[in-house]
Amino acid sequence: MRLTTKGRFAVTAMIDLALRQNNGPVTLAAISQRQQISLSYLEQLFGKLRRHELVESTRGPGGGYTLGRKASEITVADIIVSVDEPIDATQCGGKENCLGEGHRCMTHELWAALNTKMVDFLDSVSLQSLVDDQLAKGVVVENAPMIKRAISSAPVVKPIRVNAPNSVFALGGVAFSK
Amino acid sequence: MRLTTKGRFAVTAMIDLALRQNNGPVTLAAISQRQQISLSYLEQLFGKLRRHELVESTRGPGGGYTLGRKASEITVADIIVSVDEPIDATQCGGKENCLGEGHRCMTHELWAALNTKMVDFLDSVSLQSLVDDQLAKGVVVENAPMIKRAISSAPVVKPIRVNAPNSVFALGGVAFSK
DNA sequence: GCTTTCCCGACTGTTTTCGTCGAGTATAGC
DNA sequence: GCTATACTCGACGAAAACAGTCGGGAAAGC
Ligand code: FES
Ligand code: FES
Repeated sequence: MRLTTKGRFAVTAMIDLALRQNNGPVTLAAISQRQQISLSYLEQLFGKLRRHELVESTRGPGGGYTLGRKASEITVADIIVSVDEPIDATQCGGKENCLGEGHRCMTHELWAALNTKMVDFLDSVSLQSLVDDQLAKGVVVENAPMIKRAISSAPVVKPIRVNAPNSVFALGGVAFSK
Repeated sequence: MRLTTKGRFAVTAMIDLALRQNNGPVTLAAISQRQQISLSYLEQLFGKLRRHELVESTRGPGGGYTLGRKASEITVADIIVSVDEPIDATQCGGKENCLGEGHRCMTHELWAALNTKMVDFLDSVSLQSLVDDQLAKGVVVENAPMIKRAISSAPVVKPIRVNAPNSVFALGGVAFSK
């Protein structure tokens, strides 16, 4: 199985999204700032998530992303499979053909079994349960005022696409290098 | 967690070794030929396995490798950890410090749990059980004649270190390219 | 028409992985 | 001793995977 930062970031971003989507669509720029993930990278990730129908998008001002279905019906496995394509631990990729003809190699069953275990587990964890965990831990969700347009006075920091403060390693706070 | 061909090869090689070690030490050259794994690569792998005391080595003619302890007391997790060092699915590597100070990130627990599942499973499979599987499937172990020295006549194919027939992808039979 | 926001594909730099090579050491048998 | 067998070690290099960027575009709202 493949488990990379792509999958980790995707899960983190989805939690962020699930926590806040009641106030309407959430923009990637906002997620980028909160979670310190590069905006460009998020775009890539959410492109895949959308194609797998885990999220829905709304364009234009006030737009952003929303969950494609209820958080309780999205599992971690769904998310990871969406962004990290193959979730398979075997060498042959499930085709049982490491050897010439229909003969699986000595260890095929072992990897297949491992695979099943992992998928089963990740499939047993729903996005909702992760969200609940966060709420239980007292994460504060700024209940955005839903103001369509503030009387533009304060020079709001515009989220620019280039170079998020530098997404080194952090997933939610102070960034620090490897 | 890291799961690469290194780990797969190591497990395959260990099965081969376990199947045949009753006839005395097994050479890497022999394993290399049977399993189509490059000899040089096997040397690297077995170096690590030896440092982790999973195998023991005997030098000189007639030498080779033997299991370091009973097959029933070696688990797949042991093997993989030996060659693929960190068996950890979290970003922080267990130190719980994706964020600044002692704060674990939103997903730490998730990855840690996954990790535990995987290790538990791999730890529950012993080398002995894999060997039994193979025997049950009718794998033929050439019960080598234990002849110390044949009356050298037939030009025995000497296993040379250079270029195993080309270890493309196969783990035990006809090789074929990716 | 202007801004916001998503959308897409191609691209590049780094890291990891896979596998090789060369030189060396211990042991056994003659 | 000499030689052949085998393991031992470290450095090296090509190739693939990964992480992240960039530029241009298209819908939506005002
Ligand atoms: S891993 Fe599936 S046949 Fe070898
Ligand atoms: S993964 Fe451990 S703190 Fe983030």
